[in-house]
Amino acid sequence: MIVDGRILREDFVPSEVVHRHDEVNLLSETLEPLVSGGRPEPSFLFGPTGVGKTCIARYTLGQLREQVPKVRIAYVNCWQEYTRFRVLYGVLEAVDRAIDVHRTTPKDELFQRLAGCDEQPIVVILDEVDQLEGTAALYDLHRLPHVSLVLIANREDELFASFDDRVRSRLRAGTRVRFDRYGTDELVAILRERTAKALEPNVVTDAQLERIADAASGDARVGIGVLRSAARRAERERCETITDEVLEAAIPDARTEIRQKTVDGLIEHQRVLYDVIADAGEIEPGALYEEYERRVDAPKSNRTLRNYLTKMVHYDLIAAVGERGGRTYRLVDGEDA
DNA sequence: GGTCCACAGGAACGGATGGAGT
DNA sequence: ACTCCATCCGTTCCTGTGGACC
Repeated sequence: MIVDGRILREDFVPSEVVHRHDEVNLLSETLEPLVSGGRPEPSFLFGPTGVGKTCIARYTLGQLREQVPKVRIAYVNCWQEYTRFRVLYGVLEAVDRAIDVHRTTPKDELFQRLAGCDEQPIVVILDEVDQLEGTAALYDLHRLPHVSLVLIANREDELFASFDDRVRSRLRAGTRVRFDRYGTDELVAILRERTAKALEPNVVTDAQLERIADAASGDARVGIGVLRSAARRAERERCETITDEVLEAAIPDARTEIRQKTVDGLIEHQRVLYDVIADAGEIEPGALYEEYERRVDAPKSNRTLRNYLTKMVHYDLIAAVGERGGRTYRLVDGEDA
């Protein structure tokens, strides 16, 4: 059934893009100065999840590298690497200068080291850049003349709101590439492309691809996830083709899989908070703290709980409804707005 | 208006951690 | 083996703010 599983992985970058030609062109135009040894303006890729921002960034830079092989590319996902240290480390790693850097290496030394490797231009892709804590890393990177930035985030206004003035004014000039949700047809085309390479022929019908695209509501990550999970299921059940039953069973899989992965990563106390919120549906802070203390032997201080909660909001597991005063917490519903 | 309460989130502190240098 | 150093995590303390009630 599955011929090449890599193609159904989340981080797979296709050799041809099915849609998004305009976006690719705009991004490569912005990066064009690198061809003649210049420095491009920073570029921004904005759009909701699963619309191909990361994929297009990697694809376009892959193309660029074929033209200008000396360009180094550093991809850093700020979701995981959200401190100044980790971002700088990630970039150093990508240019092979991370040897004997360790936890206790001063951050300024990382910066100096990066400043030192200026014989080749470096393009730094910062994915989920809105998850970065503080703007020190951005400021550092932008200061280096041999570093160009490609920044990926969901919403422009939120991203810029999180910048301090210094960084905001410096990055204002960059090029914006905006991504809209895929239409069902576009998503079907993407899925068909992946299916052709990843699976044996004729194991999935066009109608089924449409069903997947529909269930994924414009999110290619979910769509590909459903396809992957359906193929695995079919294989496990030794089906010749993906049956409709298998497919329907795979749809909830893909949505919960992503969440389950994050929930598993929570430490015990965060997990308790999560469960309390899940049980209550929607809960006020006071009641939440109280119930948490009831369920746990050695409760953490409630300042710590607030740290946990912000972190979980950050992970998109829970949502805080309302700013301040009358705020409640609830789980994030599967469908996003 | 004023006062009080509940809560969010910043700042500063201190202990634990773990690699480096001795 | 031991000290130094920077970071991480949880804590305490504190400030700011919205809502309820007078």
